[in-house]
Amino acid sequence: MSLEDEILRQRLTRTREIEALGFPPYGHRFDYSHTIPEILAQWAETPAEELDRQPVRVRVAGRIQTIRRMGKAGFAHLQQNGERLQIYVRRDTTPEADFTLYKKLLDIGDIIGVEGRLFRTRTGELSVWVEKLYFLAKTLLNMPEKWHGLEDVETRYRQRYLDLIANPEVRRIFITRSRIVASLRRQLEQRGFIEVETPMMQPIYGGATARPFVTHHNALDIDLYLRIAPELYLKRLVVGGLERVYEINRNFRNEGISTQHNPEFTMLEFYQAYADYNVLMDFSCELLERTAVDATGSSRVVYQGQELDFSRVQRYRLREALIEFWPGGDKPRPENLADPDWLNRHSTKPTPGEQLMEIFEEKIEDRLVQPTIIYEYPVETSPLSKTKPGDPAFVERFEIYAAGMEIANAYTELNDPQEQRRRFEAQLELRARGDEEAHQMDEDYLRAMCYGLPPTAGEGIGIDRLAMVLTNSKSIREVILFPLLRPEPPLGLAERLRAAEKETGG
RNA sequence: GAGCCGGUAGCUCAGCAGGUAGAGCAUCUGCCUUUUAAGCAGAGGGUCCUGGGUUCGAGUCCCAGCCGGCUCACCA
Repeated sequence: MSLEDEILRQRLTRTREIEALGFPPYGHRFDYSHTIPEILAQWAETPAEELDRQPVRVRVAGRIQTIRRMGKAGFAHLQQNGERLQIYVRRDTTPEADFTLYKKLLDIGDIIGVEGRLFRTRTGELSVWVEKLYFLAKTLLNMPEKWHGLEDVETRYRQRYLDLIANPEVRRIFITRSRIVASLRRQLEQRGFIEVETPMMQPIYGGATARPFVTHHNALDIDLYLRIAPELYLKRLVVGGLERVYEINRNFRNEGISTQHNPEFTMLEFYQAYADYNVLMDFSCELLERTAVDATGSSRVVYQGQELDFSRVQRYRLREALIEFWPGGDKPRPENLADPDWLNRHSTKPTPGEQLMEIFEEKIEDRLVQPTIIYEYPVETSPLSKTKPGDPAFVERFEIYAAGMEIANAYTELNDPQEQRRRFEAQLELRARGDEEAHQMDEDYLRAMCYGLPPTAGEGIGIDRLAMVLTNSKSIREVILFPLLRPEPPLGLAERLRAAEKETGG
């Protein structure tokens, strides 16, 4: 018999023995007096004599992390909310059944409750002297090892619950991520933005350049696309008079998976009527600094050994950044950036704007380690942005970079329906030439715009990437609880459970 | 999609000169009333990712495949 099946049988047998002792093997409600972190915080400094003189009674619950049994007494560590508290069980100060439960039937990973008083051991560790035990849930499978935790990356992602139990830093990452989202929501709400939800299944996908996932609705017999961006719906709402809206939700892009890309990822998009991209640049700086402080306690965070300072976000025009951050000696001069010969030497793209962007992405992007705003983008690559007055080759758009990654994209929204129609038509030509990612014509969006979209600025912030930067994570999969993986082959677990139940007389 | 690296006990890993498969933790039995990587004595546990091939003999060498990681390409 394999070890796993042997353990399964042992533990099922124990489950019955626990029941025979008078404990429900899967308990019900347990009202604890404190969480383990609360106990550790509240009595961290209390000396042993004071705990003895004025006993503190507590009821706590947790998962057994370690267990050390001696003949007539023993210790265990309970884990709750990422922290652990030691318990002490003695034969002469615990009911007989409770001691038997502790001595014979508990396994690492079981969830129990205890009642008792706080004391300090000889070595000074704050512990609970147990007077009563409660059994709350049995673990039927072996837990990961206690020193190294769980390191196999695939198992960590597939069985994230084990990762969270075994690796406290993983728990911290997701708590930080939650704080980031909470901070962004709070700040937007404070400024009068309202949160909305727009379709994730869309008949026409738009708002970004990407390949979509396709699905089918049976009753209507239509194909729908999982959204690649919420942008066009959010701007319809601005037309409708919801002048400050935001949405935090998933986008889906049917493209490669990498340390910076997951097929579904979380985006904050917000739109502010009567503003332009300059307003959003200032707002973004405040937003990011505040978020960094709320999530990590500081506006300066360390990412892969480098300190990033969110209190001083630098700003460069795209064309300035090309010169400023150019790697190596052949630094371009301002006039080069408008010179077709120079552009052709450095890029194979067909238009000057696309060439500029390609060169930027290739040479500059990964050098933007400090939080940096890059602004004024070529019109060709920005079909939904408003052009710069007096310079129609460029649009009022900016992106924010940090740790060499794009984490935000924003612009003054194009609100002239005729101009928008022409941009869509240009995209259709690209599509006709085989560019699967070119935007589709969205006539309903055009119709909304024909009713009048106020001057508006909008921005999207990639929550996963921001979380990477603020949690010092090298891979996007470290900040997504369940990143997309190829499905596992069948486990056969149901079969094994059934066999074990039969054999142990269930 | 391409290149590099990896897949051995539940977990973390060793084994490479091709010769019957190992350690620590975990598990089981016994002892132990302040331990904490508890300790001591004993025991069990393996489709060495899969399938072919070379060989008297393959965890080890060769080929193909599967799964994963990293880098690159596309993208946010």
